[in-house]
Amino acid sequence: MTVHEEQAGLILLVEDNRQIAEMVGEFLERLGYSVDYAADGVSGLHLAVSNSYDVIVLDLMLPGLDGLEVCRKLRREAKSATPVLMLTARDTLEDKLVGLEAGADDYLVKPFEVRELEARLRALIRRDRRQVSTEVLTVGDMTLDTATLRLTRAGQELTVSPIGLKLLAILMRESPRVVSRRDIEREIWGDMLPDSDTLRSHLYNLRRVIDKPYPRPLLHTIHSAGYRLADLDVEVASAAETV
Amino acid sequence: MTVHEEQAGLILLVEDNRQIAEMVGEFLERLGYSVDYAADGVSGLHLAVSNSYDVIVLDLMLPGLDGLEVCRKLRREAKSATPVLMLTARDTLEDKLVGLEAGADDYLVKPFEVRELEARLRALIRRDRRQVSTEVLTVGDMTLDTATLRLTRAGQELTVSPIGLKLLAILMRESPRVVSRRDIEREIWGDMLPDSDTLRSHLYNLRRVIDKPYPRPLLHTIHSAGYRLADLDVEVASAAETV
DNA sequence: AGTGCACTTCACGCTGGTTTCACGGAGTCG
DNA sequence: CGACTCCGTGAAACCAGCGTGAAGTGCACT
Repeated sequence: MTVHEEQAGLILLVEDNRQIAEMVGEFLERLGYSVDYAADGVSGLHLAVSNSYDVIVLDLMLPGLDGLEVCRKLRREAKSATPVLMLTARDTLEDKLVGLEAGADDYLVKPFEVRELEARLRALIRRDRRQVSTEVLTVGDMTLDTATLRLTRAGQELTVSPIGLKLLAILMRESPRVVSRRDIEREIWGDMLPDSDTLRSHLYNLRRVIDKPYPRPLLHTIHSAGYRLADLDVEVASAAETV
Repeated sequence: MTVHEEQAGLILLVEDNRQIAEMVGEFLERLGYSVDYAADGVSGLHLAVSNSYDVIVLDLMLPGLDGLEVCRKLRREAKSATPVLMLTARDTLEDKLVGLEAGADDYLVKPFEVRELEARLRALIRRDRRQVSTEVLTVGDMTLDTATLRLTRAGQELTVSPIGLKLLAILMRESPRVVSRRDIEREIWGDMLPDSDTLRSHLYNLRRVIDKPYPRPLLHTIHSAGYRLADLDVEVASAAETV
């Protein structure tokens, strides 16, 4: 329900047909988008690499460097992941496929309605932003993405069993705090806790994966109190700051 | 491809003239539409942003916030693309232009026949749905064009059964994310899920087509969590960049 | 209406990863 | 230096997921 008063988005429009460009540009600006404009592939590519756009609208047929080439260069050479919407006049299947292989995210066949263009642009922007908005837990140099369930430490990907992952997520959420065995057990198993002390095994296995290969351990045992996940040095440093 | 037996449509009617509102509302409801009603611009806008309507019928002249303003705010601030049909009593050219400029999709001059209104609404709803269902999904080197239902990977065209396609579309939309079995099953079958675990068969068949022939699999199983569609190497690469 | 085809659903055995459990060794605190 | 708590490890039990083919179902075409 938070309604930020943010920009609708920053768009790059690359289109040699001045008439179309003007119409589209005006329409989008009226909707609150900021629009940069280029009339040929070379300057379009130049703008694309030097600025950070939310989405790029790219005509397929352009003087000099055509849309496909621009898109390809953008992906391969500039390593840009900016969403690209391709405009194509030719309605052949071939063109669509080629465009998509070049790295375009969507396409629109001319003639099109500006409203439809806007809908597609919004979809692309939304899709792009969604990836950023997932919940990510971080402790020290370790990161857990709760949406994709991918765990990395120091850039390497780690594999942990389901319960191990759940256990880790609990500790990460509580992070600098100490969590008691009881609390962990109740959160993982609820009332049906196992007969024997299996939590320890999981702890052991978890440590083996997330701490063993690294010089600085993150998972610490607090004797007769519980466990804590934290990078000690960082904590000490920030504690010093507060003093 | 949409399985649900959906309603004719959910409509928001914003009209201060009680008599007209009642007549239109009853007429539409008799045709199977669900109709929400607001008598002034402010509450209309409020409803519009908090619900998801198939189309909004907006009177131009309203107490307080008039129709143009509502429409403009809807587009610029709420960034809604919901189709808007404007009702206007004055048949001047200027009003039409201003209305369209504010982001209305169609307009109707009072007095009008309800039958005509219904025809226009239907057209707007149809147009909007087509836009939404038209979407290009890409994961790794695989591309699904939901408009043409063409699926390609590495330039080759693939053939997948209807359910397989739907399954794939779900996974692609959520792409790097893990999707649980439950969620997939509910989205495909709704409440009428099959007795036995047929999802697995579809998964199996899908894999056979989209992954078997290629060296790098896209469809990954996350034990006791669900499934994820993603190109792992690409993800790792982009994760490394952010670090 | 009859037939054929494609898709979906179901049954069943198998594989492999995951969790649990048992037991001895090590660490920590008073 | 005891008593208590926690760690390391491997084997066994368990369960989720896989591969596959056959049976059921609906649709399209004749």
